[in-house]
Amino acid sequence: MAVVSRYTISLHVLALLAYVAERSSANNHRTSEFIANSVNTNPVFIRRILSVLSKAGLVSVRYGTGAGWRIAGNPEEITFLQVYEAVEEKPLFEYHHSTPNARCPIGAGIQPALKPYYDEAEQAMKANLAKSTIADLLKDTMLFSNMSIEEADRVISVRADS
Amino acid sequence: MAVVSRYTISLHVLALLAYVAERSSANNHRTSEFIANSVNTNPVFIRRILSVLSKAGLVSVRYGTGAGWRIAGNPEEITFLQVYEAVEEKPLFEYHHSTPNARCPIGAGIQPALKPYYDEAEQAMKANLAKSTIADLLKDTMLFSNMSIEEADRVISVRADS
DNA sequence: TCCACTAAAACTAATATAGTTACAGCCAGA
DNA sequence: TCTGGCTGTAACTATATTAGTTTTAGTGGA
Repeated sequence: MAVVSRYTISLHVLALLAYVAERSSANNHRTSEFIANSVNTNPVFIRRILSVLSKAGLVSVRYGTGAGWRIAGNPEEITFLQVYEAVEEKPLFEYHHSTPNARCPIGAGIQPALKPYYDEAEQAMKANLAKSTIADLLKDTMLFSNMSIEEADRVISVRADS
Repeated sequence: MAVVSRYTISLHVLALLAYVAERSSANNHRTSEFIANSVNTNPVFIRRILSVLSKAGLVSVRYGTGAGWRIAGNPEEITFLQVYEAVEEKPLFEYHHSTPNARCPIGAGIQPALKPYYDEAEQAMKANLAKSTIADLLKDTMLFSNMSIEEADRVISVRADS
């Protein structure tokens, strides 16, 4: 299959929080509900992702009045790879679900033989992910988004957007 | 998630059929049951994969007495990438399951902004897959498999192995 | 102390992968 | 031409994973 949508959502969340941090003058924190509204999903799913990103030091949380999340660190230094490694724990290529037949010459050697090929291909992908940052993504996103800065600022400054 | 085990199984099947073609003197064809026994799964699952590989021209089928499958073409010319493209139809990176909020500056532009990054990373992985062939895999597999050529030949020459 | 928010568990729903059963269809060879 | 061994495919089940929902407890700034 594919790298699951959780990774896309993570990049979305970080781009959003990067924009908020860049443009919002007062409180940079946004609630999981606000973020969920942009992503078009539910706040619990967003919190589950934020919790993982938080462990990787990519976002930080604040409690109490005006609580919520903000990006931790510089968007220009957060790479796609950091995000990938934060949310994807398993290797890219799956092996057999049930171990192959050890009495067959192929079954006996196929898994260790595959490993270097799989590792190298995954590494090639990751090396590419390391080349881009959240700041790059945010810049491109704003180019595609047909929205004036004024309108955009209005949207992201409303902490409990509808 | 990950690239699903179907891809691993496909490489396994092709390495096995390449070995059979290389070493078996008489009938090169092997049944889905024989292959399933090496992979340690069921023949129907194997036939489903073989059917896809067949459409890509990587294996061919024979009916009637002594029926079964064999590798089509030269193992030195079948790359990991050809196998990948035969069995994986969807792009590597998934987008949002439900379209993001178009009224948010990030939601409005994130998907087209992500596309070039995703395409490039997938391309980097595929370029790596194009570098190796079934013949390479077979060679490595035999190195890892602690089995004499005589014993291996004995196993792969039994068309309905237990 | 209040209250808006997070944390986490427990559940449901939807989807994808893989395993199983069953049966019709095909064809090389006798 | 008939037979037997195998493929092709559909229908069903089992299992796992992702995502959505509900609920309850916990946090800490003002």
